[in-house]
Amino acid sequence: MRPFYATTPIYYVNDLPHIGHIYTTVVGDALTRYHRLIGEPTRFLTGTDEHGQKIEKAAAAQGLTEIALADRVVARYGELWKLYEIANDDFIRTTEPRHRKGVEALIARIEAAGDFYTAKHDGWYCSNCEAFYTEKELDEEKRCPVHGTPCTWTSEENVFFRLSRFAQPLLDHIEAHPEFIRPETRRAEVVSFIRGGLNDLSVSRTKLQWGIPFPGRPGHVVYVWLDALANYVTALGFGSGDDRLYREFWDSPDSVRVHLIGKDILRFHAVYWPAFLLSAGLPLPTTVWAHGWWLRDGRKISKSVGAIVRPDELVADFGPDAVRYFLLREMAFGQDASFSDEAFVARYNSDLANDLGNTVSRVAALCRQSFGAAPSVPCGVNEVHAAYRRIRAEWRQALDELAFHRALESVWKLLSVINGYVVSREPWKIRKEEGASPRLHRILYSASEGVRLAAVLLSPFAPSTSRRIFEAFGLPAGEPTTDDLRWGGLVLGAPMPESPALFPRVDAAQYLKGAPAMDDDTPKDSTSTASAPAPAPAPAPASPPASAGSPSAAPPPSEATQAATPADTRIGIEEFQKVRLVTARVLSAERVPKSNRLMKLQVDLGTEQRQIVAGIAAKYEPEGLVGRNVVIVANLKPAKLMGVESNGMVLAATVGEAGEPSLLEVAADVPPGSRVK
RNA sequence: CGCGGGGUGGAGCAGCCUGGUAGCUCGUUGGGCUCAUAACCCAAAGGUCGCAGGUUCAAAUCCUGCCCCCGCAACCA
Repeated sequence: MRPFYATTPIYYVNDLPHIGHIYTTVVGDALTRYHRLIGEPTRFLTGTDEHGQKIEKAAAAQGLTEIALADRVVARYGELWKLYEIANDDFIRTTEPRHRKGVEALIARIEAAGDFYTAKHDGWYCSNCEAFYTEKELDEEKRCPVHGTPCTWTSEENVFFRLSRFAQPLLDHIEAHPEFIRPETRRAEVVSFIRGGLNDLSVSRTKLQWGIPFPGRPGHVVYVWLDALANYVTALGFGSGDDRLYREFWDSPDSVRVHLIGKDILRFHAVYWPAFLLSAGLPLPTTVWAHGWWLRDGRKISKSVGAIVRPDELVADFGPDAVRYFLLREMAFGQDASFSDEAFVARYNSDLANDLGNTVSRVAALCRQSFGAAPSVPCGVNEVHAAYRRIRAEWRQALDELAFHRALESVWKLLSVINGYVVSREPWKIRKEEGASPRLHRILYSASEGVRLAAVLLSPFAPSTSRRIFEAFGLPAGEPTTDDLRWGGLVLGAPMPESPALFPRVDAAQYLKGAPAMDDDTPKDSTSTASAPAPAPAPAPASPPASAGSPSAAPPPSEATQAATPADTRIGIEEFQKVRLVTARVLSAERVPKSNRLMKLQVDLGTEQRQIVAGIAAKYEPEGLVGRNVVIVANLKPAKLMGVESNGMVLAATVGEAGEPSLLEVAADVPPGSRVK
C-alpha cells in the first residue's frame, strides 16, 4: 500500500477562479479518488497563495487589508470546490501560521547547508511579476516582457539561493527518474533549460511587507515562490510539532508524491522546488505532471452562437458531473484541448445521456418490469463479466499513466458491451415467453452487475452520478471501495426505487442558440446575477492554466473582482466636452511592420495633418482606407505603439467577441476638422 | 530567430515515448430491435497518417530538412 499524495498548485488570490483552476483541481480529485478506490492511503491538497506585492497593491486599491482580500477569494474557492465535489483533505493558505513555521524550517535547513548568501542585486524590476529582468529581455522602453508595463531600475540587497550548484544534481535526478517530469516533452524542455545554465536565484525582497519575514535577515521578506512552493510540505506538518502526515506522505520511500500543474509553471516545480529540496536534504516529488491548456474555440460558428458558456453556467444547467466528465474526457491529458459549447453538448448528449444514462435506465427498467426488484439469481459466466475483467485492467493502466481520457473510454466500452449483451439476449422477449425465469434473472443480473461496475469505475470521475446509479439498483450509496471492484457485488433482490433520468437529453440546436441569447438580450440588471455562482471572469480567448500564481502566471486579473457594485457610471456633459472629437480624412495608410493589428494612418484635420496609429489592420486593407472620412479623438496624448508615434485615436465600433473594428464614418461632404458632439 | 500547440477517413480527436494488421466519437448509408432518455445493436462506405529525404526486414511512430494552420505574448491610445 503506497501512500498517495496529490497536489494542485496553490492559486493566487489575486486571480479569480477560471477553468484552468477548476481543471487541475478536478484532475487531482479524480486521481486521488482513484487511488483511494484501489485501496491506497491518500491525501489531496489544494490551497491559496496569498503573499506578494500584487496582493498588497490590490488590497490597497480596494481599501481592504490583504487578509480580508484573501479571505474573500478563499471563500469563493470553498464554494466552488464544494460545487464540484472536490474532496480535498486539506486546504493550505500561505498566510497560516503552520505554513510560516514550515517555511522557516525549510529555510533553516537551506541556510544550514550554506546555500544562501546576501548580495547586492540591481536590475530592471517589474512589480507585476515581482521579478528582475535582464536588459536583453526588455524592449527599448524597458518594459516587462510579460506585462508590457515599465520596469524600474532597482537596486536592493537580496538573499540568494545557490541554484547554480544544483544543475548537475538535478540533471542526474531527471536522468535516473524518467517519471519525474511528465509528459516527455516537458522533461526535454526542463533538461534543455538546465543545460543552458542556472543562475543563482534571488529569494528575498525588501520592497514589500506582505510576506513571511526572512528568518535571520531583518528587513527581508521571503520571495513568493520559495514561500509558495513550500506549501506542499508545510501542509503535511513539516517543521511543526506533529509531522506524522509529512512522514507518511512525503518522507517515506514508498509514498508517491504527484504535483499537478499547468505547463506555464513547470520551471518553478521542476527546477527551483527540487533544488530547494535537494539543498534542504528532503525527498523530491515523485512526479511533476504538467498538463496542457484549455483553449477557447471561438470561431466555429458565428459569434452569436455558442460564444460563451462559462463552467458556472454549465454546472447550473447540467450538474457538476457533466462538467467534470467533459474536462477529463475531452482533454488528452498533457495536451492542449479546446473548450467549446458544441463539443460540450455533443458529449453530454451522446456520452452521458445516450450511452450512460440510457443504459442505466434501460437495465433498471428491465429489472423493475421483470421482478419489481433487482435480479435474485447471480451469474458468473457471461460476456459482460469477461469484458469487465479486460476493461478493468485497461482502466487501471490508463489511470496509472494519468490518461483520464483513455480510462473513461474503457468505461464506455463496458457500457457498449452491456448494450450489446442486452440486445443479443432480448430479455423483453424472455419475459413474455417465460416470465421471471431463472434464465431471465441471470441475464439481467449480468447486465445489472455490469452497470454497477461501470458506476464503480466511473466513481473517481463522476462521484455523484455513481451514487445515483447505486441507489437505482438498491445498493448503498457510499463511496465505493476496493471490494466493490469485484464481480458479484450486486445485492440480490434488492428493492429498486423509481429514479429519474440521470442525464436528460438536451436539444443541442436550441441550447446553443439559447445560451448566448440570454447574455445578449438581458440588459444585465446587476441583481439578476444573484443566482449565478460567480460573475464570469471574462478574459480572453484562452484560459490561462491554473497557476500557483505569481511570476510567470497569467496577466493581471480584470477588475471583475468588484463585480456586483452597480455603480452609477454616468458622466456630466462637462466631462464629455473634454473629449475633442473631429472628423478627419484619411490621406494614406500602411500597416505597421511586424504587427498584425496596427495601421499607420496620415489624416487631414483641415487645419493640420497628423499621424495616427489604429488597431484596425486585422479588418481593413490600407487601400480601402484612403479617402475615408472618419471620426477621431483629437486631443489625446500622443503615444508610441510598437515604436510608432500616434497622435489621436480613430473611432470604431467594436463588434462581437473578437472585437472586430468597424470604422465610424461620416458623409463624404463633411469637411475635415468638423467638430463632432 | 519571442513562447507554445498542431497537421491522421466529412467533422473533432487518440495512437507517436516502448516501430510490426491505422483506432475512437460524431456524421453518412443499409439492416435489426422495440426493454430504454427518438435511445440501443449489427454492417458498410470513407484515410497518399502535411511534404521530401534518411535509418530499418518493417515508419503515423525514430532522425534530418521543408511547408502550412492555430493559440499566447508584443502591439488594438
